[in-house]
Amino acid sequence: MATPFDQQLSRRERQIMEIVYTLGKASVADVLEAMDEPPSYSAVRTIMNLMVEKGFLKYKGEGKKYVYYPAVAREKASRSALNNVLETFFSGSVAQAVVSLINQNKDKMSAEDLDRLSRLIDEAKRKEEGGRR
Amino acid sequence: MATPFDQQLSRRERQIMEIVYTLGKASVADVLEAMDEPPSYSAVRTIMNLMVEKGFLKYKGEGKKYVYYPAVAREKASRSALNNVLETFFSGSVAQAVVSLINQNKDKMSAEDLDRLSRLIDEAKRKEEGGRR
DNA sequence: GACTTACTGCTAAAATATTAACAAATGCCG
DNA sequence: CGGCATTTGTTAATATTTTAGCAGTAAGTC
Repeated sequence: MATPFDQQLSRRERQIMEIVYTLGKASVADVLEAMDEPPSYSAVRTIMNLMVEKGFLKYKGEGKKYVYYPAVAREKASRSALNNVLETFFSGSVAQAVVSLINQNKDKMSAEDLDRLSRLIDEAKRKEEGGRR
Repeated sequence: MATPFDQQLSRRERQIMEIVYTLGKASVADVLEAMDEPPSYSAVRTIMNLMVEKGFLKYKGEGKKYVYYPAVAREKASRSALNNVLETFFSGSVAQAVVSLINQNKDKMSAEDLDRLSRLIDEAKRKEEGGRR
């Protein structure tokens, strides 16, 4: 992954963070269920509460249980995650990363997706040319 | 970040791993220098040696010192890192991630980059249509 | 209302990760 | 060669993370 927190989160914390982001919101039970090799309910709970204290999660009482949310919006976190991967592996070259992404996943992309990308790129090109002089 | 290891690496290990990937290869001193809030030389060394044992790094003697390399090729690691971000934040939607990347970084991309992407997309489109029947 | 279930709060132990320190070796420079 | 600077080998202490367990409470069910 790679959130702003990345360097601050422990292993389990990261794992849980990813789950919460993926699910959008999650109770302890949800997280537990989503885990591959889950520890006890207690263990998960402790960590999630710690993360609340540290400011990575928020929670809301909902009925008798707590539902946890990421404290930082998904979009913000995703940006920072992408940028981090970019810097680590692609020396900051967006184009290279995009190429890699597309190459790996050509088959998964729909016609609409591709059109959308085309438009986006055309747009960027126009701006580029405009900016030249 | 997000390598195949991601879930296995501790905080410092991750930090060091990123540095090694970014630099391509690195001595203990290099890593130490690249770190934000570095601990002692000893500390870094211990961790790096552990990572060798665990199979995340390799090293070669070079003069009197060791130079460390990632055990897994950058490209492979990058793929897995990207995919992980994808799954966590974009529900596996490549297109969405690509859009986000491009949007954020329009200005950083050169005309060549954009052309390269266009071609790639056109190619994907042809395949898509071809596959239809 | 008594019983069961699914929670929370809190505490404490166990496992891992992180750090530092000291001794020995290696290479370099005058 | 002799001394300096740098690096490794090894060991041990410290800090953090991760886990489990027990007691108490709210909600639902019969």
